[in-house]
Amino acid sequence: MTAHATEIRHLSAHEGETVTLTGWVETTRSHGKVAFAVVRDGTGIVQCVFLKKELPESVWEALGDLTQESAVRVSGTVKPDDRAPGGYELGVSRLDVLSLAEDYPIQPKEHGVDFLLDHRHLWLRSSLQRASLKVRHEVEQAIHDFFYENDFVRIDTPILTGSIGEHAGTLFATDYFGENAYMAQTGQLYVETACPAFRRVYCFGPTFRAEKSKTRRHLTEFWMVEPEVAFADSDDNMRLQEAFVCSIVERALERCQEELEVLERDTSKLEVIRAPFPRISYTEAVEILHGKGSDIQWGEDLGAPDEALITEDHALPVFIYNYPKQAKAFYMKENPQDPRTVLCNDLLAPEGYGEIIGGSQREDDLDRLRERIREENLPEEAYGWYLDLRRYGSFVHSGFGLGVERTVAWITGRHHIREMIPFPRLMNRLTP
RNA sequence: UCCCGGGUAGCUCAGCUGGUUAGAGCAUCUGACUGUUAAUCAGAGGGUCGUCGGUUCGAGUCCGACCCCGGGAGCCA
Repeated sequence: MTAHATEIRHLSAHEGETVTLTGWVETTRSHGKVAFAVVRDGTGIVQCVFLKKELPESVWEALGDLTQESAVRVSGTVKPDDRAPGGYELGVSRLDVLSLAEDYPIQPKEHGVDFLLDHRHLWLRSSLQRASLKVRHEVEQAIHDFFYENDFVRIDTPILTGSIGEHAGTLFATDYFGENAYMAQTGQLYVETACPAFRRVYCFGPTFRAEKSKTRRHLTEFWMVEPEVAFADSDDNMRLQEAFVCSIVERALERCQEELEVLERDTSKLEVIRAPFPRISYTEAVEILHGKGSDIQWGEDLGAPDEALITEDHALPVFIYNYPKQAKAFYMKENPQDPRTVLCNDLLAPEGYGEIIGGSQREDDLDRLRERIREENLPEEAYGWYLDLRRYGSFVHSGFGLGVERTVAWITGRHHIREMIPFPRLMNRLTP
């Protein structure tokens, strides 16, 4: 019988046939005359069964020398077996060792985070990491599909910038032919300018924050998706956020059942995510917090413990809207009903995952915006092109930014966002 | 930057009020075993106890400084 080359995910179509697989050895267990090897090929894992009496001596010896993560080609008969993870196993008739691996540092047991991050390039192969990154991939695809289906045009914004985003203190600077360049903190200012060209636009890319944060919610390099919509006010903005977040969660539930199971995610917590989400004004939130014993003063931004107190009462993500002006960025539109506040919102994920979205209606009045830039002591000359947007046909517009890693952490139920990106950049980690 | 916790074998950790030669499990190597799921059993090798200094007859253990890591705060997505 000719061995047919295939992949593990397709094994069910080859029951009883002899097939050839290529992949990496996860574990081996030998019992003298029968031995097992679990092989991963990137599409799944399968247990391979080796019987000494049915194999040439050379194959049996090669098996004995097999090390964890060696690359192999195996041929054998596909048979269903309830004892095997995946439901199928391979009765091996042939084994080619393509590359014998050296002693593999990561064992199938507990390791410390620091050790694992030092070996991130190898850790990616582990099952929980594969599952998380697969969910990330699906979330990213869901993001693109949502905007594509809703007639948004993707605008790729620059990573190297001359002017600045929000706060100069948290920008990474680099040399640009003798001039200072900064790594983008946000694509928002650029994406706003594309609104008059395409009406609905978004950018999606890495952003950089030189914040000395050491928490499970922070990375110095993270991915953010930032839509911007012309003639949309703050309420329209929140409705868009709801629909967007729901579509992402729905997609993960639809396409990542297997991964969420590996991650032991309680998917009932995700199945209830439906619009509309609760909307609580900042002022209401402060009152609620006072009722819960917090001593927050009106005007202060909500801290992480405050956010946790608010979200503990809700199974859905919660909007907190219209924060005090002094707690928010210069480009947010003043609230005509209450000029102490601006038209903006955060979206807090349930189960303690915290802020996954920050959004606002943008200040479209040239003089007001100029005034705010001065109040914040920002260099007005750097914002010339941004101010032009208010000179040539200014318009009501709104947008938001969603943090991909935080969103994936929530969906997967994992506790640290450093595992939600293939190669996390942290305050003290630049390699691998 | 601030507040906690930690640094002992390749990995994960134990090591009491300071006391003889530094402990375990896993991994590695040798051997046994025909159904294992982190297989099991027997044996072997493997240590700059984060670094420097101090106290002491004697320091992994006590003191000081520094380095590194983790958790949290602030800031934010």
